[in-house]
Amino acid sequence: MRISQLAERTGVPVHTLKYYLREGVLQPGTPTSRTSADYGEEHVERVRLVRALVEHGGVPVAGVRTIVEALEAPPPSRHELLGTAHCTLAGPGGDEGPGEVVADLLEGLGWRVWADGPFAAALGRAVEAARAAGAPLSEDVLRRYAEAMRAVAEVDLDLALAAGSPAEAMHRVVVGTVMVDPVLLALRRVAQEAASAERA
Amino acid sequence: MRISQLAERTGVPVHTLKYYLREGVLQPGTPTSRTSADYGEEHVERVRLVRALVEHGGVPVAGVRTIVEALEAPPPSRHELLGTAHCTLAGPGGDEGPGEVVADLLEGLGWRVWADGPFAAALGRAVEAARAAGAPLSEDVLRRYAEAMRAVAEVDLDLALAAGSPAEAMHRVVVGTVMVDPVLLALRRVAQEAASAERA
DNA sequence: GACACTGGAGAGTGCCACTATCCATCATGG
DNA sequence: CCATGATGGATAGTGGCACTCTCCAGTGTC
Repeated sequence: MRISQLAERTGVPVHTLKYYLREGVLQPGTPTSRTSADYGEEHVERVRLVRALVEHGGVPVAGVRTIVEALEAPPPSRHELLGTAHCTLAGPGGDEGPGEVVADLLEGLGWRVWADGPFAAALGRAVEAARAAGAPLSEDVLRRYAEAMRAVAEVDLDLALAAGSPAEAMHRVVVGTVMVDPVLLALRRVAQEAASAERA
Repeated sequence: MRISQLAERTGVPVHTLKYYLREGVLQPGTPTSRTSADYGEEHVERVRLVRALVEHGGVPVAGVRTIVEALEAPPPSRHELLGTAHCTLAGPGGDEGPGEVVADLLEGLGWRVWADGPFAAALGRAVEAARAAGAPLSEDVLRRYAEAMRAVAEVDLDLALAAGSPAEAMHRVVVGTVMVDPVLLALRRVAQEAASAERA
């Protein structure tokens, strides 16, 4: 299929597809001549993935590139898969520690996590920002939130481990992480309505 | 306190404070002459709130204005409070229905929610986008996610109802919704690491 | 051989959160 | 009493980002 047909199939303008090719988030087609290339179903899927990540996931195009590069690289062992995916998604964030609050929380929960990793640090920053804005995030509240998100993570792991191949598992972790986030946040609001109605 | 002192206290440049005044997200100080005004502690707190919402919450400045307007308006009754806060936070989103998947899900869970509200619609859109990107979101998976977020919502409700005044409850709902979202997402990633380590 | 289409590259657009400039008006010190 | 400097107010400029447009020479197609 030619680029104009790819544009028609995906609903994305040709100009934007060229832009994606330039930015390296869409793999080039197999050239059929010096001025034309052939695109297949994998390109259609890639375009859908890019649009989903950029539009609904809020990922910048440069971030999409590192993600698709990780998806194309030979998949790591099942144990390293999650770490690799997380490092890809977190990007080269700051390397400061998680902060005392988060360290205490993780120890209290007994979670065996990478305490100096990018997400523990991100958690510390998010907690600090929320508290600076006036949110009453006591240690007990954080623990209850953490236990609820642990249940979410169990579902995530079930989905990833049910994948047929390591490559598919990687894809599921990345897409599931980025694209399911908005689903969870929307569920939170709807659940608030339900809980409020039930208590009334 | 003068605007330069407010800038010093909050670490925000004077130019930016003027910009916030123009955009209506920072309330004007009490004028002491035609070329000076007096700012108090409530302005310091407001600036912190605005910075938190814009920087860490990803809320556009125009959205911050509707939020602070809702916070300044006379607080609604306790039963309407959540709905008012949600409508403020959701903005004038599309008014299409939630979609069949979400309607089935909510009915299966037995949640009494505003099925035509903005968040049910947002949930439908998020689920569609995630599926378009290739996430395997079966109805069963959605139900498990929903139950976990229900636990989160119970914590949210506890926090809001523990507020001393309706105005404080409103503040807690808004800040808790916007600023706790990143905390939850960070917790999800950390919980994934913990769950993965435990299963290894 | 006319014409549309292709890949490639540079420059322009629109949005947004600032950020800088300019100016008349006070506020204060010498 | 006037020079200096901060203030509020308005206008315009900046930088980042995701496109989007324009141009080009080289095909494929009729």
